[in-house]
Amino acid sequence: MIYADLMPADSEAPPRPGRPRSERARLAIMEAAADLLIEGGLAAATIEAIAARACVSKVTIYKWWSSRGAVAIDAYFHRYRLTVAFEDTGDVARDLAVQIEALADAFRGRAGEVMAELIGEAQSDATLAEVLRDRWIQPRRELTAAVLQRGISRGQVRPDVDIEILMDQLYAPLYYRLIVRHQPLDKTLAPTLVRTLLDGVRMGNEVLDPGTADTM
Amino acid sequence: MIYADLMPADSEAPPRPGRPRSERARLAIMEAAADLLIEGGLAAATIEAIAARACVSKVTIYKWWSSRGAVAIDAYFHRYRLTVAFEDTGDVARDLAVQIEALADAFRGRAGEVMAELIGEAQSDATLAEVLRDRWIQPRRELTAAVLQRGISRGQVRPDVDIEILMDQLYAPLYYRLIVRHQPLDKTLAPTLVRTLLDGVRMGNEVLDPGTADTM
Amino acid sequence: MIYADLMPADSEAPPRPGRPRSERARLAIMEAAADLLIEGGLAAATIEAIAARACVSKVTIYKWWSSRGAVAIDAYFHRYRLTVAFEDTGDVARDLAVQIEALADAFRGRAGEVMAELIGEAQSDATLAEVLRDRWIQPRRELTAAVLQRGISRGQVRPDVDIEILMDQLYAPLYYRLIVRHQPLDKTLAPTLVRTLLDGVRMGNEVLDPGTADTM
Amino acid sequence: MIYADLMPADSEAPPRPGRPRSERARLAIMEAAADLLIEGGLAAATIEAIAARACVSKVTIYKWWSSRGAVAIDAYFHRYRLTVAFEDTGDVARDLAVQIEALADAFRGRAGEVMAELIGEAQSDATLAEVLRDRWIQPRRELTAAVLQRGISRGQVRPDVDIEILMDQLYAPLYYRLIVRHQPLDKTLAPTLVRTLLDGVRMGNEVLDPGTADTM
DNA sequence: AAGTAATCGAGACGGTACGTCCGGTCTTCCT
DNA sequence: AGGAAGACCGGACGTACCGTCTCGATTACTT
Repeated sequence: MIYADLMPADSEAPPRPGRPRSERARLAIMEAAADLLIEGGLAAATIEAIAARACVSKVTIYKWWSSRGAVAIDAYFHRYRLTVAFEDTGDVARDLAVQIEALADAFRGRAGEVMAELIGEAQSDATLAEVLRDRWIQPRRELTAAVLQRGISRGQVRPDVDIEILMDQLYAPLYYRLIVRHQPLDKTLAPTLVRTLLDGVRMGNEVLDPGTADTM
Repeated sequence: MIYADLMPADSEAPPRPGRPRSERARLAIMEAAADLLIEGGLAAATIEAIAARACVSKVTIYKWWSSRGAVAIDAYFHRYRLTVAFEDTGDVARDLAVQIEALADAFRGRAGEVMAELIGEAQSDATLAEVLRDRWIQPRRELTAAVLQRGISRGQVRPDVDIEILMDQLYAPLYYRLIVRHQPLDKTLAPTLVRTLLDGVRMGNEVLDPGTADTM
Repeated sequence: MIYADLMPADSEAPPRPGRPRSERARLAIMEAAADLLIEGGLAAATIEAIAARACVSKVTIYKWWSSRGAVAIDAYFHRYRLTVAFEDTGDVARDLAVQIEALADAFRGRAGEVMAELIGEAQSDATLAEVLRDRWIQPRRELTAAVLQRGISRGQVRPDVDIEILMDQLYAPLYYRLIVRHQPLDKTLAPTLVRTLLDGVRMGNEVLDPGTADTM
Repeated sequence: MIYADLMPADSEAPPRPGRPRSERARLAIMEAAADLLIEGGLAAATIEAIAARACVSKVTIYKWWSSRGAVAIDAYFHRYRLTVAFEDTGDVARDLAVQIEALADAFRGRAGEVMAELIGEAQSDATLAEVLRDRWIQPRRELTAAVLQRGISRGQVRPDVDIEILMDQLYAPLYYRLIVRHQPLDKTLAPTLVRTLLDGVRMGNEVLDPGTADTM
């Protein structure tokens, strides 16, 4: 199993005039914000509370982040240095299920609750929405798109499918359950999603690889 | 085509002592809140702003609603007396697509943006979350479940499917696109979702009813 | 000796709708502000400090006073319910000296230091400047003008004098010394000011009533 | 008429090791501060604004001045290289009136408004207060004291007067009107102050030199 | 020429206070 | 009892300056 760290390494910046940014302050802010997020959710992670806990001035936070949400998402990534699982076993169903289950797993527990709040906040914070799309949603979609493309080129997946919609039908249910909470994110979810999508539900469509769900 | 009004009629209350609740105030609050929601989104629909615009005291609002979100969702339903479309044509694919397209249609335009904000707010307002589930999500799921059950009993859908997951794979992509905004809610979405789910995407699975998308 | 209280009694207001203003809060603000003024001067009497000490919200202060200076001057008057001394002995010199000495006396000690700060603040706070003029400077000038007018009608003072300038030459030195601090506000100041002004300093002008200074 | 420049020439400093102080920076600070003072008053002349306008770092200002007031007063003198007028005509009244009118003249217009603000600020800035006393108030008092002394030695002024109080009665009204703004600093002020003080206002005191006011 | 020492610019930083907004609660009177 | 009016406390907001603190770059005098 291979994991890709999604956090880009900070590129080496040429020395700029003036006092350099305090790494100490940055770290303290990240830790404080992450702690507050976990303890009391997004509502507790006010700029004031973060500043107080990090022993940092509010201005220092505003200097580097545009909104509460922007700090929160960075703190979230800082704490949960989340990785994207990928594997190329030659079996499309298996590869997809692995990726989706990895996300479902991340969504179980506190990290999922906080992510739900972040997604909620993003509905009224365009910056946060963009960061979430670019640093969270897209990387996963790209890996999944690659798996599906491999499936097509190997003749396992029909070439005329709309990959975007396919990925939505794989991933969206996780976010939907995370946010609406009408059903749990249980262990059977990921394989079922994949199998249903691959085989369809029309009567007569045989389940060609009934073992897919079991082997995972 | 048949439409079901989802808003329950206010039940007749037995006459209570004291001054009866002012219907004038209730309506003014709904109208004011709806106007504010549409003009400036949820952020603009503060209790103070609603009270000022409705010429109503803040206490009157707190008396009948528990939170900003509670007023907002009522105002939303008050303004967009949304209905659930259902039809029984005997064709599962068609019936599902009609329902899903009705929702996609409701999500296009301002009503969709506001709904996204309400869903966002629900992540930190349990009352709002509950109302959304009970009055918005569930009614649609029940109708869709009925369609799927009919499909099963007619032998159009395999009886061993997990209906809950199926419905997620049909509806969740709409909410996902509404909230993440990585792809538009275009007209092809609903039929494609249905067809993909029914037929699957595995190579060799023939598209049994290629006309589904065209006829809608 | 007669003292006139300069603080106007609050006129009876007709009952207005809504919760009436809290007298408790008003008093607490006055006391807190006065304490802070005396302990740390105007610089210590920030809105935040006053609010904290009075156990009152900042908004309540802003609601009733327009600036820090406005609160401070009210608190000053609240604490030093200063009175204007006046007497009509028939002796212009004596009456004037009594009034001026009363002011000099008020200016000695902490009250004078605070007044100096208030006057200083008034240079950049038009509201405060106006209040100082209307409630502090003018009442005294009016009483002094009356004394001088009596002096004129009794034939003790030449009728062609400019009363405004005369009053400046009596009062201004007190404020000048209070503010510039180049000389103290000692006991001899008031009678000397009066005598010099009445008799002039030109050689040959006899001091007609050399006892004026001694009898006070 | 003779004018004395009150600004002391910078004394020649012995060459010290290290980079010498930048005259360019000093001048830029003076100009920037003076401009800001005139445009927006003392409130606008913040250290940050001065530094930005002078293209100078804040530290450079703090290095050479202890407070905002200290910069402001230097900038004030830099811009208004004010001089003290003095003349020895043999006529005490005329000499005094000339000096006082010169000050009144300086106080009319923007320079007076700014001076009022500086005096105000000095109430909470001991350094500024000291500079004002030493470089502004005292030089004028010394010249005036000299005139009065000449008057005494010439037999024009009674020798038993308190010169300090006399000078207060001449100058204080100008500052008082500048600061309290209850009356304007008009052209008749200076001669009237002098004449009243010399002759007194007691009935019977003849105006010995009624032409004083007219000839100026 | 190299070293030393002070200054300067840029700008980040902790801190205090600002004036405002909104959420909830309360008090009073009116209907 | 409901409702309108509005005062109140509390908490957080985002901003302005303050005075301090690194930095690296300059600019003289001193070896």
